[in-house]
Amino acid sequence: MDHHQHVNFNLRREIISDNNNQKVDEDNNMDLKRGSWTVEEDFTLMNHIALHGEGRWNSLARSAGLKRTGKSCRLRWLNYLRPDVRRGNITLEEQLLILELHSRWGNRWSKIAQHLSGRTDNEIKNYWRTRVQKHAKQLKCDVNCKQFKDTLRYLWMPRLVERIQASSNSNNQVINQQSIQQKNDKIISNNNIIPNMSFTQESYSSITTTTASSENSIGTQISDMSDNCYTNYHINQGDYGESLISPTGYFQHGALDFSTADIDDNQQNMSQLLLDDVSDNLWNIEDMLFLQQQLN
DNA sequence: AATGTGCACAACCGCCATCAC
DNA sequence: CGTGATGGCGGTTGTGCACAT
Repeated sequence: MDHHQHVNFNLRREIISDNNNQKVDEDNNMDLKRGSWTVEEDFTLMNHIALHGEGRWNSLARSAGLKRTGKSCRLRWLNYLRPDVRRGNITLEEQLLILELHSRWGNRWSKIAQHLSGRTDNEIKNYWRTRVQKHAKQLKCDVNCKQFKDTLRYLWMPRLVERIQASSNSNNQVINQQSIQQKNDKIISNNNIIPNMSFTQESYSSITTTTASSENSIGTQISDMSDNCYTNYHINQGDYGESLISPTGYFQHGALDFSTADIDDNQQNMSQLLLDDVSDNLWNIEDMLFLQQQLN
């Protein structure tokens, strides 16, 4: 089940599990609710924000009649309901950007998220914890240790660059077959949510299912995402300073020069890491053999 | 089929900074 | 200046699913 199906399933689940989720806030308010948001709560919050705007979340929660804390409303809006929030698979370009920015700023999730259009700090944080830290764990080292940072920089990131370039090449062929009008239509359809609109059951359903249908097509995902992310990357590049290496720059700045890489931990763990990573399609046999040669 | 385990994600918590009063 | 409200942020937890056994 992909993520979008998962989201829609969660929405159905929330309807079913409604009325079973009432918990008591032990501090002061006996009516405060916690846990998963129901579809009805989402409607209420979205409509209230559409009519009155966001901000002053505690009073917003009260005036909207939501039995939630202001913080909970704010989080639900920013991480889930906001029209421009983009969910779904983290693209290759986004992965590369996350790795690069994290190496630069550390766990400054919010700051990193500012450079990934539509992505929330929570999503990036989750990505880091579930995907990246997993590999550090497999290596039995801290995510901040030099060995792991080298692995990211000298193996993972170049591999991402290669895959981005490969998909970009194949993508160009697809794009050349599309008319400009088709591309414009797609852009419009992806951005046609009007801030001051009132939400109905249909529009809500549309928001939560549009990305699912579009991203189920690999071709569509590549043509949409890679374009946008490259654009964002290059636009923002100036903000990062000169030391930030652009995707194609990994090859130009000698980042693949393994003779300078201090990869000194035991070969067993590294090989296992690479084997495990096959599931992520980031590594292949050639990489593993190449790395083993460097380690010998 | 039942159970256990890991993963991905949403949501919450606690701390801190800022701002209005 | 003190204080409470508010919002932002990073860390952590809870939950349901997929998959393995």
